[in-house]
Amino acid sequence: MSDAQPDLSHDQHAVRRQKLAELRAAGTDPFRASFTPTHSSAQALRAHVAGQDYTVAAAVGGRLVTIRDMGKSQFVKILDQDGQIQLYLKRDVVGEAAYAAFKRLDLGDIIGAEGTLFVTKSGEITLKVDRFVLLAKALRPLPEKWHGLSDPEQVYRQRYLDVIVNAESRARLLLRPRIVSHIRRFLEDRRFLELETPVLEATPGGAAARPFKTHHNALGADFFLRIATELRLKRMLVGGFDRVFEIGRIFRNEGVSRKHNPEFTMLEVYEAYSDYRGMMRLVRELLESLVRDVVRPADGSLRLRHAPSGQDIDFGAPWREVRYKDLIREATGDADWFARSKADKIAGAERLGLGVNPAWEEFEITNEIFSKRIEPTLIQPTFVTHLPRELCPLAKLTADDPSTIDVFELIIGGMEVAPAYSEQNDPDVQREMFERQAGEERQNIDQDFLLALEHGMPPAGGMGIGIDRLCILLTGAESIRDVILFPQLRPGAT
RNA sequence: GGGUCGAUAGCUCAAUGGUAGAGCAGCGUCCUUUUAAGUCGUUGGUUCUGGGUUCGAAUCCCAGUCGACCCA
Repeated sequence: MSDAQPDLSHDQHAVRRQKLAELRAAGTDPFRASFTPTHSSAQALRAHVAGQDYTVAAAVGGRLVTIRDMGKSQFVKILDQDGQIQLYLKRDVVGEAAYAAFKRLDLGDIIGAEGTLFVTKSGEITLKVDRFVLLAKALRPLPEKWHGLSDPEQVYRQRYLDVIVNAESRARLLLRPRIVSHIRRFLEDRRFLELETPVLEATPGGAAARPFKTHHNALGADFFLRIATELRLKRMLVGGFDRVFEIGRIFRNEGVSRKHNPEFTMLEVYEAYSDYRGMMRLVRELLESLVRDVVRPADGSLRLRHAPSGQDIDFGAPWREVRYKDLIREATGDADWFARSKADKIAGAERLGLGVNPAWEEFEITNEIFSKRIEPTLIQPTFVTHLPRELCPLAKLTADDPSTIDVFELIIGGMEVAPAYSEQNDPDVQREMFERQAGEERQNIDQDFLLALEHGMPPAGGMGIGIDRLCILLTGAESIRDVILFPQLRPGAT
């Protein structure tokens, strides 16, 4: 009768499955238990009354992330959405059988516990446990407790582990919903309506980008995933919805990089009877309030550390406003840049160390200088205004210089954060701009949008903010992947 | 799409052509106020995959998979 059992003590998955089997054999199924917390961890910590230990009762639930077994008593910590709280178990309190059962728990198990709050010798508010219940058995071990999880692939594919063991990831990814929530409240407080417009579109428009294509079977038609929400929202300006916004998922079938994910989130805001200058005030108030009320720098200022440049970005100081053409003249050292020939511009770009494709249009050569040599240097909040008209067909032409448009591009930390326009509402000019941009591909013009404009769209200011990039800025993240829960990766084995 | 770098125990990392190791986690013991708890002992490997070179490959070469960074 001495069948040698294989030693599975090294196989944590097998050990945990064995523990689960034992529990079930004894008549308890952790996955069928129920438990209702009375407090989150943070609420429980706040509920403790100084000097009155063991008087306030609380029930908390969460994942076991620390176990300190001291023989006949244990200190453990559980993690819930709000954070961690320490639990203290004594054999004398919970009883012999329950204490033995507690010792069978593993890091990662999800439990509920009720008891009373007290302060330990070292000053930590702790729940002295009277009763506990296992609510979910973790069959897989957690990553290492001190170094956390650092393999980037596993961080992205198994984000749930990242946020359990990496406090920085957790804080960063918890900040994003608070940022989005603040934006909604900010806009709703100013009478903006949040609209929802289609993701599937017959004609993708509102931006220059390659779309994803899909097919609707019942309609027998190809559709594209939207590349912007602009043209839909403007239709609603025509409809008399004066202040509208959408926080929407946008899809662009382009490269993946530290600043690009194929799907990302864009805020677009439109305000009738306003213009790009109104959008300046709006975006500045929005960003200042986000820094002040959501990020809350520890020193009470409106300064955020910008690691790549080593500077502090000061949202409280005056924001620079400068014309695009002036920045180009400054960067090239050529006051007559815009009067130069294309050959001169190519030579000028090359003097700045930029390789340019001779097939490019002149404005593209100039814009290469802007995006490679100017934009990265604009760390403090900067409104770059009056961009060349070719860069955006949806904005109003500047009254005294029809080669530019009434727009700004807000640059912060060397990154485009928010473009905004005085929206083009002249249907004839809009049609001409579309046709010039579309060239041979006129079938891509959104005729239905032009029809809407002919019904009359009020003058309006509009603005777009890339939420992901905004989160990069506000959280000090290095990559868009750090502010997206599940960034796009190649399908692969987890 | 191109270039560079990487993949070793559940996790974080060593081992630079010659017996694959450590810390944490796990398993077993001691400990009733711990803070990366401490203590004694101990298990654990398809070295990403497939070829090749070699007496011998985690290590060198080729191809592939996945990832990171840079460039387009």
